[in-house]
Amino acid sequence: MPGYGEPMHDTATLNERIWLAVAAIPPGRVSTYGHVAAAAGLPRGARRVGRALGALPAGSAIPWHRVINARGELSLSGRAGQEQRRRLLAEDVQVTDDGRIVRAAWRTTLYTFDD
DNA sequence: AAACTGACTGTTA
DNA sequence: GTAACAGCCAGTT
Repeated sequence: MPGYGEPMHDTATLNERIWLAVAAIPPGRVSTYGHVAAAAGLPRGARRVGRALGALPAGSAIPWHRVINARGELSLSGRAGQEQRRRLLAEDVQVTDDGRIVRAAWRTTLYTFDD
């Protein structure tokens, strides 16, 4: 427990809030780093979302693959990016070879937390 | 302590 | 469509 005078929002706690927001993204939909950040109460925390996801323990049930950047592309590259693409395809989210959500599908798969 | 580094984003040209 | 750049924010050198 944080001692007297400790900030009640340490990094670990913020990471958990971010993870919870990510967990709220329904299967077959995707959201962006920015939207997740806002949902977690961090209006300008997009970069922090990326770091929080990178800090996920291996084998976590958090659907990290549903978080992509504001341009509708996967921000992960290399093997990690391929794995993300694989997982998205597995839930019928259309992703091109170069890691972009198919434009027509992007419209319907984006999850903004408003709905 | 300063510099560097990204799983970021919006603006401008 | 691209590219550059400025903000952004915290972990790592």
